[in-house]
Amino acid sequence: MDKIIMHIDFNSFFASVEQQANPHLRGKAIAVAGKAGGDLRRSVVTTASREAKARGVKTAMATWEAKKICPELIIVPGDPQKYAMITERLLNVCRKYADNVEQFSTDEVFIDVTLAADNYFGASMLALMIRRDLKATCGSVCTASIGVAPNKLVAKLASESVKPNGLTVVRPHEVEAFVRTRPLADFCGIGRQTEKRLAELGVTSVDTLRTVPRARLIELFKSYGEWLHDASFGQATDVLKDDTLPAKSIGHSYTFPHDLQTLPEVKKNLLAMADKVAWRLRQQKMVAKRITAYVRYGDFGGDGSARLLNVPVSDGLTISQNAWQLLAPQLELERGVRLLGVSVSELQNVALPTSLFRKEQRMQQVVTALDSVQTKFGADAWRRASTLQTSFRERTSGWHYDHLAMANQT
DNA sequence: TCTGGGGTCCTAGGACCC
DNA sequence: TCTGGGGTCCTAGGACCC
Repeated sequence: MDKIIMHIDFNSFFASVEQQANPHLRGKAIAVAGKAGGDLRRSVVTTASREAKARGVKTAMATWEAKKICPELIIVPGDPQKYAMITERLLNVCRKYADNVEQFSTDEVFIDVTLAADNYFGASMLALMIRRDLKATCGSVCTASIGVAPNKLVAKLASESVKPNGLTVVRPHEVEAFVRTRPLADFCGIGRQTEKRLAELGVTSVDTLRTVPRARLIELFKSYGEWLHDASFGQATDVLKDDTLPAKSIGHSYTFPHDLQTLPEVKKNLLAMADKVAWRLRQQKMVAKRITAYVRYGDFGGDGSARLLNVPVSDGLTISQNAWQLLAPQLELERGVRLLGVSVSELQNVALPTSLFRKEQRMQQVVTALDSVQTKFGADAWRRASTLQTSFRERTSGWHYDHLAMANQT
């Protein structure tokens, strides 16, 4: 039986949430970039409000560039907790109406409404109800575009085809014709590289893609070629993912206000990031067997490295020590360290075996105690003394932030 | 005064074993 | 002692998404 899949996409999500929270920002060109306390000079726009988009401000644009084309742009630091709260509301609304819900990102969900809607007319009614419900629970500034189709690929194309506040329903017999009208770059799965490669083959539209024999696409793109061929006809075997499954990797990376020049700075920052990773790991009651550390230099070249451990770990010190050992031998300090990243994967949902050694027992007790402090008082409740100087510098160098904080209050 | 931060998935190629 | 081939595991790297 054919499925009925709905894709719901908040419009300008982070920016809308900020405008909802602060009436003074409504109707204005705003951009969410960076985070509170961070240095915005080296940030890019995460989300632009509708008004900012109209002035040409785009996602991933450097903030200084955005400011140049739109001088009145108000830059607001990101507030992940606020967005997570609204995402949770979105999910709760969806769960009321759907058989199955997949959170695709902070501001997008796929829901399977095959049974709940029964048919496409029912699905349209359901979409309108969901939209009304979202408005009531998330605020009137937060609008969503909705697409309904037989699969995820087309549902997402549909929701993207009308913004903001659109509702686009593509019934099975309309799929082929609808897909034909969409630009290749709009397909979730065709990125810049693929678009370029296709263009080199003379393929610049769905129509031209359809003329390339399936076998030829497979020859050129392997299994991805099969997907491309099917996608050009709006066919996909995509199924909703079970989003109750735990994450497969947890990581943090950070671009420094100024490139780091010394080993102690690198080491200290790795530890601070490893602590953040470890904290999230323990929150999810997981341990990691693989540790990855990566660096990006001032000239934008980078290098990463991974390590598989014998014993799963979940404490920041061990993670940072491994990250350091991975990175140190290949570090080229003279290039200036622009970004550092620490990530863990091969996660397991098992409890750490209780250590027999007293020293390690003590360490576990300390970690447990610190976790309870953090649970109670938040992520910044404690810091290792060795990372304190960095945190002080982070706070005091944020002149943009002071400026913005005032902009926020007015 | 360039280019964030959070992820997922796939493939190529080397090492190792039989 | 030399040689070949297949399978599997591991890692690096790249493409994609928001």
